[in-house]
Amino acid sequence: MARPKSDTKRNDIMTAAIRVIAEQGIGASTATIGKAAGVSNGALFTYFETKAALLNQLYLELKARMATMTTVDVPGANVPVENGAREQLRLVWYAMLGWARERPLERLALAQVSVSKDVTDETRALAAKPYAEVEALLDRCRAKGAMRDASPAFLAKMVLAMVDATIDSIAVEPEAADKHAEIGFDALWRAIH
Amino acid sequence: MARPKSDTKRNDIMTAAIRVIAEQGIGASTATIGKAAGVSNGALFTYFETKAALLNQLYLELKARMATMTTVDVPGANVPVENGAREQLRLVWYAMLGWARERPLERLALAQVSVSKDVTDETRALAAKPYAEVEALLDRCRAKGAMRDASPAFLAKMVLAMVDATIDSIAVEPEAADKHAEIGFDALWRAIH
DNA sequence: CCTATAAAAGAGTGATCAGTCTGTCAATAT
DNA sequence: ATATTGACAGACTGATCACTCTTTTATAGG
Repeated sequence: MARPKSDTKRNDIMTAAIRVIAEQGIGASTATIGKAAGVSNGALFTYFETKAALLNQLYLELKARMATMTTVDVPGANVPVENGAREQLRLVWYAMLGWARERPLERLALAQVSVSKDVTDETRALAAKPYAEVEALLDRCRAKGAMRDASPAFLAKMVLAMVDATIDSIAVEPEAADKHAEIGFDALWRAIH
Repeated sequence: MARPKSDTKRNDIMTAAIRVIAEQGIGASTATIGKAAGVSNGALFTYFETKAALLNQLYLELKARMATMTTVDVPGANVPVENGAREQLRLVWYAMLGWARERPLERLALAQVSVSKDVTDETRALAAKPYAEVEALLDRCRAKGAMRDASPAFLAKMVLAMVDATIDSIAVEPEAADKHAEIGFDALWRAIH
């Protein structure tokens, strides 16, 4: 098969794209991304057919990375609310805060890519798959509460939004990080339970 | 003073920018916006020095429009929570839902412009001013509750996020609009009270 | 080792962009 | 009425863009 594509090079491009897009937004040029990855202008297009394809892949990658840092400890079992769903959700909550703290560039890049018109509905649907467990957990949390008629998408979106708000609060007042994290989680629990 | 600038033309450009950016995102060209406004390429730049300036003005305008539809009925008086803060917040909640329903293009455009790197922190701070009353109301709502230590920015962001989530739910299931609106508001109240 | 194949580099390409320039025309002040 | 000013249209400009093409080079299979 002649010369194979290099997984590390593909990864370099992704990593560079995350940084460059976090800094400059979606408008960043493929040339800039390529240079940041140490890859020629042309080579970038042997790994991604178009810029739109790159953005779609990036979206999937970022969502997947976030999912692996977030869902790893969530058991899929159908634990009743009384017996630990709250604690499970708390784990997810802190995992997401941890992701945002440890991967700030990924978070910024995801915020940019998420609003891109180049990211298709198909891609968005695909990216939601790794969160099936989290959605199931959210479902269990609200099943008997005041939000029993709300949709899973509503809850998922709210969790993300509340994470964002919490992260912002922590950024403004870092010494109160733990307090904000608890306040945020309690608010989430009150809202959805 | 020779020939004065036309307020209606300036407004045409703004309106066109809202539509074009809602459809195409921030990447939309000034030429496209000008054409949609029925204004020549050059004329656009007599009203806005640069594209960045246009985006900043657009952000201010959109935030202001939303504020006027949202804050008009919120009394600034320091009503105690027990005597109607909940009802005041409910008014704001439905006003925001109304804005989102009646001005979908403005909402889409705002979502795009909000993430633009061209919109400065100064602009963002300025745009927050018309919401002082709403923030004060939110402050009163949470003053004695579990979120008494959270920041106003946190609450404001949460309200917007929950409006977004509610709008999305309504879009998916329009026949249950009223139900979703109530569920969303109750969740908000539980979260922040 | 040799050949086939595809990756890689980077110059090249046409399109498009934000912003400028020039000539024209409309509104205002006198 | 006329002179002055600046809005206006739209051609123009240089930069930049996504993407391609050509040549070179690395690697896999025989």
